[in-house]
Amino acid sequence: MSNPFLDQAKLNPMQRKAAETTEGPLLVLAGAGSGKTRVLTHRVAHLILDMGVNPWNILAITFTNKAAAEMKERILHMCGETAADAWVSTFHSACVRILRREIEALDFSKDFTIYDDDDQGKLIDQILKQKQIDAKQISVREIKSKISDAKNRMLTPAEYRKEAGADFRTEKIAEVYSDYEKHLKSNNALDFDDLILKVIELFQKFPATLERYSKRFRYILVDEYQDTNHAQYILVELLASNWGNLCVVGDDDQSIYGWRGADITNILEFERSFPNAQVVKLEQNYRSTNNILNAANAVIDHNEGRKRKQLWSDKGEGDKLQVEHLSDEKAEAMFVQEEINTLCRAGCQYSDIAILYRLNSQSRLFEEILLGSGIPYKIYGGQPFYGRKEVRDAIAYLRLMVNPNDEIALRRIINVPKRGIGAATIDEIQQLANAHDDTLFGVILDCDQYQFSGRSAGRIRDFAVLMEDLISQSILLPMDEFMKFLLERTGLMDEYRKERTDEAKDRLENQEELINAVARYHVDYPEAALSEFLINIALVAEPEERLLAGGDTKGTVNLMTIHSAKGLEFKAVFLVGMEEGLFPLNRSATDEQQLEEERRLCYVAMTRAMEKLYLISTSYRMLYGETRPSTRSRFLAEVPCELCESKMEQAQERTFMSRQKRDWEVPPGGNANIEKLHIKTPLRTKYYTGATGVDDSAILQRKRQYEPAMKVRHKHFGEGTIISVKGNGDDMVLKVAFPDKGIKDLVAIYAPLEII
DNA sequence: CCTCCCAAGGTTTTT
DNA sequence: CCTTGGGAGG
Repeated sequence: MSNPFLDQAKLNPMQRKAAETTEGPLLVLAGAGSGKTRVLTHRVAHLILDMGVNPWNILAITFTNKAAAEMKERILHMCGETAADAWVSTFHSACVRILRREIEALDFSKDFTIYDDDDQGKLIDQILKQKQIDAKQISVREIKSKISDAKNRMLTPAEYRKEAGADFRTEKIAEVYSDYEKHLKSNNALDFDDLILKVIELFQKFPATLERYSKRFRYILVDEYQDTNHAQYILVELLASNWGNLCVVGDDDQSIYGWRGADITNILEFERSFPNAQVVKLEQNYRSTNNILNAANAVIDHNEGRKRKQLWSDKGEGDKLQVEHLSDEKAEAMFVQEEINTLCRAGCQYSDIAILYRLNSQSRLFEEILLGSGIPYKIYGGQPFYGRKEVRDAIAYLRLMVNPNDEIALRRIINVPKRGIGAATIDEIQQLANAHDDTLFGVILDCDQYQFSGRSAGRIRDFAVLMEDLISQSILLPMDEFMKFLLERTGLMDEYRKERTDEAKDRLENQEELINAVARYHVDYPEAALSEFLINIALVAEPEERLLAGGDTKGTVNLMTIHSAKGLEFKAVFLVGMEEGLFPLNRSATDEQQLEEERRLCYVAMTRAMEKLYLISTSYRMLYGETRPSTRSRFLAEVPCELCESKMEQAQERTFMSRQKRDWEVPPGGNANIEKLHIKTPLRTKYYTGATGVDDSAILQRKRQYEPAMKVRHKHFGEGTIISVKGNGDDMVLKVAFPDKGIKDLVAIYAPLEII
């Protein structure tokens, strides 16, 4: 048993104050790496062990499942099993927990479905078609974000419309919003925003319910408070309305989700919203050396609206930041690769290293180069497991079993796998449903009562039989067996079995993994119904096993966007693509607010580093398949020269370009902007030509080796034989024959080819 | 109804 | 560069 008093001795005075100020509103401004999680867990332990608070009266809210799981585990470890009664969960799962108990008061059924981003898009698409609005005029994407905006600001469709005034587009969006809400209701579905909103609505309409919950939660903690949106703020305010013991922890400088509705004013104006609030600043950083901290501080200092903090550390100055400027993104990747080798020769583990970038698309080249050099790596992000098509299709069937009103699920699978029920047939069903005031699913199940045109009658009938079969088995079988039965009976698996490509194999494996996930869930929660499994996966996006496997990064370099790096730390960080237009990103650099968010992003990235921080930019960058000259990021200019290594060094050395020909003209004497910057801050510019031999990437060597009759493997087309090689250098074009895909012309430098 | 081809467009993503 | 969606043709 660990002794909490001993543990508490390890807290610094400010941390201790944050942990022990239990009464009244408290704002803890926790700088990057200041031991925030320690404070949160010790605070809970202090409540339970020192003050004798019943864990049942404690609510701790985080944003991610991972954070919630970690906190829960630490609390259990410190306080023992009794602490299991405390609610430690994400905003969304706390709300679902409440809604599963209370939502019938709002006229939804308990078996409601949660619509994720994809479902929302499908629903909006459907509405646009019904309303004959051209999706080109107003994109689904835009509408989705506008609706979410409106919801976060707690505007009903009617209120949103009023706000729209005479603006035609906004008016249209308001109309779609209104329909969208109607559809959610009739589908018995809630989107993510609704999970929060419906709880607020419940509390506002039924004061007795609010009283039950607000009396229960005597002590409330909210983590990552800078990421809360307006609705979440209101929810917290309601929950804390009885006792007022609300502790929020966050860092306004790390607010990077504004574009998702996070409202930074929540944290900036906490003291105004909760007048007698106390404030504790945690400014001692336990992560980074002072050179890194001072550089990060200097950058973030350029932002206007913020709570001043000055992070410091007792780790000494440490190494200077390494600022590198290279010719292009390929040189950048190769530089990073070499530097990783150097670091590792000096005793660094691969897992101590991270490559951070602004856009996911930047990962591709690093992947290629690292693959060629044999450095193990892991790329974070990408499609989450439950977001994969083959998994979602299977889940849609499950959803339909639980909630027959889920029209999005029905439309998704009615013709998957292909069974000859196309748009025209669905229209016909829709007409009948409208005429008889029934749902689509209702009409299908009662298909014998209706007249269908031509061939569709038989097909609908077959589908109805399939559905009835599934429904009865869903009741009879345990859920894991049902999952297996479903995948077989529907033909979802056969679809991929008969297609013998690598991709189909992957998809089959994912379907098998889904069966495993259901089985594991069934073992863990033998009493749980299918509906609970569905809620669970809607809120987690990744099965537990996969989360763990993903979390085990021993021995791999970590590649991820800066956004996904928040909350993590690495001994060495490569912050790449430090160029205007990329970071800060073009579309974000337009207004001051967005620029400040980009700068916070830069701050987050820099403060991930413990010992070594590389800031890397290039002269030319290919983005979206187009190579363009680039200029160094303004953020680089905000880093004081004396903290950087290369800035102090000699003037640039001019070398030849790494590529001979391009589709744009280099102005005589080079790019004016680059020259200007070079004069201001002399830089060492490195060029990689691939001609220097052994150390260079295998990719470049391979490029030269293509010859006719050679066997190659293509990422998508599989194995093939080179028929001819034309041109050289960047212009080299290969004609390759693939046994089942035919003859392809491939540009050698781009094609994902491997010589075999 | 399905499949193939071409044009357009393309942040960041805890839930 | 890649993915995606809409339109034409089978």
